[in-house]
Amino acid sequence: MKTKTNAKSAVSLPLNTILDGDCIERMNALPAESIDLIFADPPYNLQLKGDLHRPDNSKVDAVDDHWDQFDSFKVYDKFTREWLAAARRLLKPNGAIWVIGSYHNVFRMGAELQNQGFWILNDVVWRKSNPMPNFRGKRFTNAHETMIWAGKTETSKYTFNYEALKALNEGIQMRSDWVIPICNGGERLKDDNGDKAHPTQKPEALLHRVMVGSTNVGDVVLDPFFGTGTTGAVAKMLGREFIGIEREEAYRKVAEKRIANVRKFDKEALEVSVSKRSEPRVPFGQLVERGMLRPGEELYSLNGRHKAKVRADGTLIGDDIKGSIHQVGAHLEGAPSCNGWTYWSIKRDGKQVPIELFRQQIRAEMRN
Amino acid sequence: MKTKTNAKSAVSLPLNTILDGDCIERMNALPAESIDLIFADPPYNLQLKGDLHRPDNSKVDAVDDHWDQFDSFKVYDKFTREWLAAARRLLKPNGAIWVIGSYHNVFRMGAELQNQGFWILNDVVWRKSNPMPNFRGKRFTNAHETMIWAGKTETSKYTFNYEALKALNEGIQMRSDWVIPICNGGERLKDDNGDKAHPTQKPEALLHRVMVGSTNVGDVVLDPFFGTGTTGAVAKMLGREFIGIEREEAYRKVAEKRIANVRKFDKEALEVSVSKRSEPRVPFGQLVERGMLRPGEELYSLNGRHKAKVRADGTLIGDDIKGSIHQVGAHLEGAPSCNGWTYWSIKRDGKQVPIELFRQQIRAEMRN
DNA sequence: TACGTGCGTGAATCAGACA
DNA sequence: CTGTCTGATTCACGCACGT
Repeated sequence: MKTKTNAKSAVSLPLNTILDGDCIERMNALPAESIDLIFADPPYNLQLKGDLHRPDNSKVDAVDDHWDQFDSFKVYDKFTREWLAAARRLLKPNGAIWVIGSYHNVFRMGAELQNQGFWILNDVVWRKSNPMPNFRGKRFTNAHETMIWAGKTETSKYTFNYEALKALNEGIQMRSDWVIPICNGGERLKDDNGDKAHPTQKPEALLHRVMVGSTNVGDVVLDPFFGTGTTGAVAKMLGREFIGIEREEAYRKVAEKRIANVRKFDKEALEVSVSKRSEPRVPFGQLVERGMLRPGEELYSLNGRHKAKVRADGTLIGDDIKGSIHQVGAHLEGAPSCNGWTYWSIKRDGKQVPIELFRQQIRAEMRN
Repeated sequence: MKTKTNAKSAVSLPLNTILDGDCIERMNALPAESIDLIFADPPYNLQLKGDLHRPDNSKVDAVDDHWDQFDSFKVYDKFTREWLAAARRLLKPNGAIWVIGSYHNVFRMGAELQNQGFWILNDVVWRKSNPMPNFRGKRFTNAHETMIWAGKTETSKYTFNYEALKALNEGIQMRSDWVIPICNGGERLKDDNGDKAHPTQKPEALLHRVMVGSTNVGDVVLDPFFGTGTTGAVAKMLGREFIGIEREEAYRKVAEKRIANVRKFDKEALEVSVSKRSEPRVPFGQLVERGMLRPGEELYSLNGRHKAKVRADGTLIGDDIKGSIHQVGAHLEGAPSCNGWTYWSIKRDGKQVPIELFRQQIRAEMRN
């Protein structure tokens, strides 16, 4: 078993294992601020007539419908409050959580997330391409489920691999509605009788997008309602570490076997497109220091309307303004801000050369 | 003014009028159990901090109206509790309600609906075909809003025109996700300055589907946050009766004028919102997410001369180039462009399988 | 008249490093 | 912690205008 030691508590994490027992107790026994991402698909089996089974297994008294309904919400809210609080304690300050649910429980989860100080980043709709039809014709086909993505706090610097998701979507930024088929066919796990091993197995495609988008390689992902281990399987494929918690032995067994058969993708395949933001910063002054630009040379604006002179300290001087490439550009355009790197060019051999090219040259040298 | 007398209270309803003032007080002054359907688009309680600019430096005209400002969740919850209770009193025993919101407020509304004994029938996702992008690349494009449809009680015999909706959807059962454009163009109401008359005007297509689906001709529809009167306009077109409540005089004036110009049974309005038939775009990344291709697998070019490896984000990596299936294909062929779908194949059981086949498979699923 | 181009804009909880 | 400064970031439409 691979473990990670948490700096704060010096307690090791049971990485890539499935813990048994009650998820709240199990979470409370793990070190605080040790988890990068939590993915949670909690049970929402209330309001189902006939077999009313509460999350805490308490007995439901035979009483009138209204009281019963109110009581079951109360019990469900308590359960939600407790597992979310336990989850929140585990998250690193910059950690985030995904929860998934349907209209039976997702409003209660969303409200409680907000109450506890999580900061909702998006609600994401999983739009099922092959939902179960509504057989009675009394309602709309229930063709989606809702996920909520939230940072631990309002100021958490959550992970969002914008460029990778954009690449997944053929160059267009990823939207909050995802079209993904429900889990069936070969991916759907069966028990020894050939019946489905779990009633609500989530598709790996869903978890793939969640993890590519909101974790990095090596991150620790916790799933407190592990079921048959979709979270663990995808985490392993993608080079993330997982911790699962699952109460039912039958599910744990299926999940263990499933994950053992998963192969991790090649290192090269796991590299994803990265944002320009993660490139090292290059001060404009370096272009002057390195002699790429000479003090006194003139820069021309993108639209050709403005020019400014380079000074020895890497600032510019225009007709009525001195300052950085960004400040001068913003002032000349009357804009709130300006990216000087893409705004200014210089004339070389009669041609306009964007200064951005010089920056890229310096960055290429830095990588060597 | 057309009025209807309520059997129970013998008080007449102010049909097809817009009431001013506070919606809670106004609702409390109307007779109990007199309304068939309520459609409510309350303030979302957006919590916007600073200004937001587009990449071209233009400023986003944010919803910063006073009516959307609340001091805390506690204050917002009290507001929600009170207007929902007032609304519930007005509904006939078999009445129903629709509410619409975003992740800022919809979880709190949904939980309160359940707490008050409303019975949720569906949550319906309005998938915007043309949402505002996420300009900073920090989150998913917020491309949908959520509506909740609920009966007054668990046993309410709510109206659901199954066949009409099926007909609207080309003979296929209507799903819980509706693709409808945001309201702009000629439908978007302007004030005397040519600015939008209301920051959050809803499209008539949305209300059209709501009313066709969950009311009958002659039903009374109440909208306590009437705004510029989309609910009233569509109700009139479809031969339903409406009651609007709106606090802002400017909105009431626009709504009055708008509704006066509406003709009943406008044929054009009945035809909106039927889905367009064009082949949907399939991002190559979906083949990876869905496990049809495995990150690290190799693709082979049409002519067999080149190969490239698939990465987890749906981009390819070749000998000296990374990018989309199209970009890498074009680079390897020295061509200005390349259709990666027809260019690349994969080896399966010793045979070359064009990736185009996988795309066709996904499209077939999407047509369901 | 038909078509192509450019511009405006939409319910948005939209930055991060460094001093 | 606060203030300052760098510099990254957009998709689908409708409409006006020009050829």
